[in-house]
Amino acid sequence: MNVRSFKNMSPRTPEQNKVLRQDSQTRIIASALKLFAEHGYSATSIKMIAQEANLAQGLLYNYFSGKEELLRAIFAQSMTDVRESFALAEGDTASNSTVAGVIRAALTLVARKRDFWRLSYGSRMQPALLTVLGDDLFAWTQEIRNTLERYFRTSGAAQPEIEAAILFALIDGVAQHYVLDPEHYPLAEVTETIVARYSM
Amino acid sequence: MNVRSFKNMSPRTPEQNKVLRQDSQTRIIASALKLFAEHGYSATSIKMIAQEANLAQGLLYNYFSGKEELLRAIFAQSMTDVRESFALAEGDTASNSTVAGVIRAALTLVARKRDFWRLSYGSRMQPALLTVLGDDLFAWTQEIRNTLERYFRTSGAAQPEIEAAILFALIDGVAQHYVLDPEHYPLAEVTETIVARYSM
Amino acid sequence: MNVRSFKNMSPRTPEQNKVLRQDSQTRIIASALKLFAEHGYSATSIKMIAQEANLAQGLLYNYFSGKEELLRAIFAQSMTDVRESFALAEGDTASNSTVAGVIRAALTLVARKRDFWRLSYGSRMQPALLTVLGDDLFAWTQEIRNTLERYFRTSGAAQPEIEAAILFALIDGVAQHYVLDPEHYPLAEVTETIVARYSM
Amino acid sequence: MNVRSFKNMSPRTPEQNKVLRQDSQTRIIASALKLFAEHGYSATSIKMIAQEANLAQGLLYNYFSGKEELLRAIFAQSMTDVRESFALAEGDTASNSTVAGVIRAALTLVARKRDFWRLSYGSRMQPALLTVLGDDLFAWTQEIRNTLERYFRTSGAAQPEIEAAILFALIDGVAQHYVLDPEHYPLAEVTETIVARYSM
DNA sequence: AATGAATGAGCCTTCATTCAT
DNA sequence: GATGAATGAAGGCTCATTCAT
Repeated sequence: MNVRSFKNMSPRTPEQNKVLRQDSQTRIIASALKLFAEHGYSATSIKMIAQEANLAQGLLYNYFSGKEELLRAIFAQSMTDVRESFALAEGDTASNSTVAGVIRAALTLVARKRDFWRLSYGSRMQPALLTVLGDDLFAWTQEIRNTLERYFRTSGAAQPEIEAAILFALIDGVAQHYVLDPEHYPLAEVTETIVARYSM
Repeated sequence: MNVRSFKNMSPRTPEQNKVLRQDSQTRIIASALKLFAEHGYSATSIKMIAQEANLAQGLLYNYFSGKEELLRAIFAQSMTDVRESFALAEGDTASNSTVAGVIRAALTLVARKRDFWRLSYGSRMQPALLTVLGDDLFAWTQEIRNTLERYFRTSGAAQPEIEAAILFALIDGVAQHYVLDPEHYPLAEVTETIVARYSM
Repeated sequence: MNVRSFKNMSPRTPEQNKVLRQDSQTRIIASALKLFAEHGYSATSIKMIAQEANLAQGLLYNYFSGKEELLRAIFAQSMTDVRESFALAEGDTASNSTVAGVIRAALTLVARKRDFWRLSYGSRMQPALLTVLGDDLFAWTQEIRNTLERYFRTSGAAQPEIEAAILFALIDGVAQHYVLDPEHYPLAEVTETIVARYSM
Repeated sequence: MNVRSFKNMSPRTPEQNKVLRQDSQTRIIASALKLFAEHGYSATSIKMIAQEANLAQGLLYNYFSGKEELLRAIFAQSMTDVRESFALAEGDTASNSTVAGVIRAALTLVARKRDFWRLSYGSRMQPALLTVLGDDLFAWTQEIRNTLERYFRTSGAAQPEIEAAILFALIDGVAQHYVLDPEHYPLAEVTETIVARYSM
């Protein structure tokens, strides 16, 4: 018996309502992420999202104040997901807590969350969207850069800041190229070659 | 209207017209590029472009069949510019025809044509725009990749394809990070560090 | 918003929606037919139709994919109406199934659906509209011509095709002259005189 | 040596200027009539007319105050032509000054001036155009009706007004059907059959 | 919680007309 | 007399959002 079967049973208990809300909200976010990644934010209409999520257009506004907040919600959730996955990967083994580990973790994540990265890379150059997203995205980027810098600093690199910038650019570049054409990109080889180079 | 105007009521000469047309077209393209880069393609209205270019909305359609063709024109022109600049840079000195030369040329160009790169990077993940642009953008990317691969092949690298992918990703990543925040990005140091690494 | 509205916040029933839709669609078609007949298709703007129908411009597109489809819908509906009325008139009495009956039926119908005939006669010479309407209008005309021809053939006329062409032209001509100035045209006398002539 | 060869010889004599004007004006009217008939008045743009007439858009406004006056000019000229042709046909032989003669003359004229009749029939139901054309078209129609009525009155018909209405409708109907599909319409047979009927 | 009809601002585009030369 | 670049007012249409139920 799935969640939707509550639908026509009323009055509902508060718990059922909570489950319903949860379900609808999840479906909306998932549908929106998929369509945003597929067609781009501005080319995706609320109508399309509602259809994909199998609910009425108006209902969307019960959960999100508008299209923009929906975008924010997607980023908030996805960024949390990514952070968690990262933390997990880092904690995996002690040996992973190295530059090589970071590279592997990052590129593995990209492959696992293509849609989000597509959306993210597609939003990054659009001031209108950056405004909507506020400083979150920028702060996140900074956070990553800082983490990398710390790695290089502790490992005694000569120019930790520059090294961090370079590695960040490299990971970001690979991620984007992969996301642009996942079927043909030699992600594994590229990852291992980079890892090897940074393990010397 | 003064007396002289009765004297020569002949139509503008073809040269005069050409100048007028050239001027309008240039202003339109320049304004559009600026605004597309600043706000993104879809967030930029024809009205905004016309205002920025200081001419009537309708005039735009004397020069371009629509917003999409305007985008295509911008890409066509900018891509030509970039190719020319590249060729020039390569021909500069014999010693430049190396991987190091390519890196320097590419990153110098990015700094000189920020707006275009911003637009380009902003368009790359948007299927709607890719459709508009056709295969040009993809073909161009492929061309760059091939050039890099050739360099590595002639220099006897073990995995020329993978090496090319990595260097391309690195350049692309640096370019994007620079374009995202040109004021603060340490482009010179990053470029030189990369060049040094690839000159060994 | 009164207290009762809290009591039953369930969505409209499908029946309620159907009524709403029916009403809007009917109002749109009626308004469009009226204005198309009054000002012509191309001189009638969507805005005018929406105002006449007392609803928002955008709503029109919930029912018709555009102005052209609206025109098609009007023709489809009106042609169906006319066909039905004709069938009814023909079935009226056995004696009606004669040329005289057809003439009377046709001219009566014109008087009852002036607006549609005005629109129809106004569209007939406009290639742009003919394209929109497709072959429907042409097919319909042919159908009428054939019906008339059959009458003459069964009644043993010497040149059934020519006779049909003549009678068709006559009816069409009278219909148009009537529609052009309904207040002053002596439709009844003209009809009866024609009928008398064809009853000999 | 044709008219256009004056073009680059300046200064021009007043006579040459007059010829030039005449030529341009004629070309404009001819082109406009052709295009109006082919695509309809509103679907024909000034640009199209100028191109067809092989002159600059702006020049058109040296001859006609606008699109509407151009339409008026076409009607004025064509109506004059038709009236003259009619007068000529009537004067042809004494025996032609009968109902039969009128029928033949009218239908012959239609075949000779298809474009104009197409435009005329296409304008008749469009109030916007009728307004532009003023009362001319209506007056003309009335004139024809009166002429026919006079014929029937002098020939001692019982209901001259009704008879005139019927014959007018018939001619008009045939003319329209012919104009709608000139290639296939059996104009000759139809004309002769009608003439025969009215010669009894 | 849910529905979907309705709204209206804003977009891209067309085109009659004007204007400087 | 002639040119064609430039103008700007509409027009058709889309779509995020609201509202009654």
